[in-house]
Amino acid sequence: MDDQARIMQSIGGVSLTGHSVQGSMTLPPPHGHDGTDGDGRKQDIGDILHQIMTITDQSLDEAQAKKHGLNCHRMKPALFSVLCEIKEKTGLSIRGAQEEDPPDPQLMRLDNMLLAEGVAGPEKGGGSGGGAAAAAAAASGGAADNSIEHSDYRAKLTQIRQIYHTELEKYEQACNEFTTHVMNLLREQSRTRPISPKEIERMVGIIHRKFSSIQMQLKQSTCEAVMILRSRFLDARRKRRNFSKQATEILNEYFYSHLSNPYPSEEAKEELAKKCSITVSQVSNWFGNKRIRYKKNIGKFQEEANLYAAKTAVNAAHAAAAAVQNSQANSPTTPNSGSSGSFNLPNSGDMFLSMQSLNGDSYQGAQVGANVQSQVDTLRHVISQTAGYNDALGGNTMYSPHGLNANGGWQDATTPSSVISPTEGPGSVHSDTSN
DNA sequence: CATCATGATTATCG
DNA sequence: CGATAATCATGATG
Repeated sequence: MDDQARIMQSIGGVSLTGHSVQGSMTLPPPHGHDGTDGDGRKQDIGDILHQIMTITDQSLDEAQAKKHGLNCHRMKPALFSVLCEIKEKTGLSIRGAQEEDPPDPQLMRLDNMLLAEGVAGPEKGGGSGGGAAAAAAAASGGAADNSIEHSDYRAKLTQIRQIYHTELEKYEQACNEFTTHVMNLLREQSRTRPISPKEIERMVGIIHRKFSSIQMQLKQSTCEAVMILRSRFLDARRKRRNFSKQATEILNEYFYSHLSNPYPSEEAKEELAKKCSITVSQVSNWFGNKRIRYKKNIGKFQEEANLYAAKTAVNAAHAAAAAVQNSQANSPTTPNSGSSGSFNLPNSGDMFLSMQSLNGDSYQGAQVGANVQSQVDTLRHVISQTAGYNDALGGNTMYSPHGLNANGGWQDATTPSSVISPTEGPGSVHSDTSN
């Protein structure tokens, strides 16, 4: 054992000389005989060389034993720290500059976007309402194309999110595994070569950076996928599909039965949206389009107006049947129910006049609550129809827009008269129609 | 393929 | 922010 230690010391000395740090480290000479002649030195060198040459002949156990001896040598920690220091000095100067890695703005951008798209962050379980709507639509037999598209979009988004999360997890796990593996390896190697804890730390940092760059790629491609999906969805939306017959029916019904004030409230819109299995904004679109197009060319809508007026009137009649039927069913004297506003058509004032003449009544600006008035409209139409008015009159016939004012816009009944109840209040209608 | 119907988008306004 | 008006783009129709 003594022999071994001696050899190790010699080797250590050699390696140190190689590093030219002799000045800083005063290692005791291998053998005690300092000022001896060259003979003893030669002897030593020969001895060492011999040892080295025969080192391959030694058994593995022997080598392990020597290694152990080396590890346990009292000078080992000092040597180790010195070597680490040197490494530190030579290595750090090279790569010290590129260490700084401030939060990448692009990465932040990606993160924010993923968060905004609902890919990252908590599961957004808001699908229940839409799902229910879609289910209802399917049940009611509606086409519900938009709902389907919407849920399709959500499903795809969910898919993307799942992939993203699993990938992210995978990366994280791999990163951790790799980090611990490298750390163990380095720790292991630190027994045979100078590796300071700082170096390990730095290595871990490098690994993390590598992995986070991979993560950024993942995030980027996820973002791209979402963007593609989104654009496709928007395209799909742009590729309009006509609403189902049923939906237009419902919308028209509402429109013509509220012709005097075709501005559904938010709740009404929701209701309609649910009934038609379309979105609220689609309802808004529809009403926007309908209003403008109706106003632009009322003549074109007469038929439709009559149709739906009759339809809703039939419904209303069920509710308010008796009173109306008794007094008015057969009389074409349509009470002019009082427009809540006058209607100035851009190009069809004649229609207004014709309406007046047809109704055999003069126009009066009596103000009636809009809702009541819509009922009146309805009733008036059914009356007109039952009275035998038809399209033969050349299009510019009976359904005149009451709610339109002189500026070409619909107006609420300016001062909602005492009758505000939306539920048609048969009495008021009756009184109104009874002329 | 021309034309109209119609849902969606955009610009603008109050 | 919602309404309007104009416009786009596609679907339906003949």
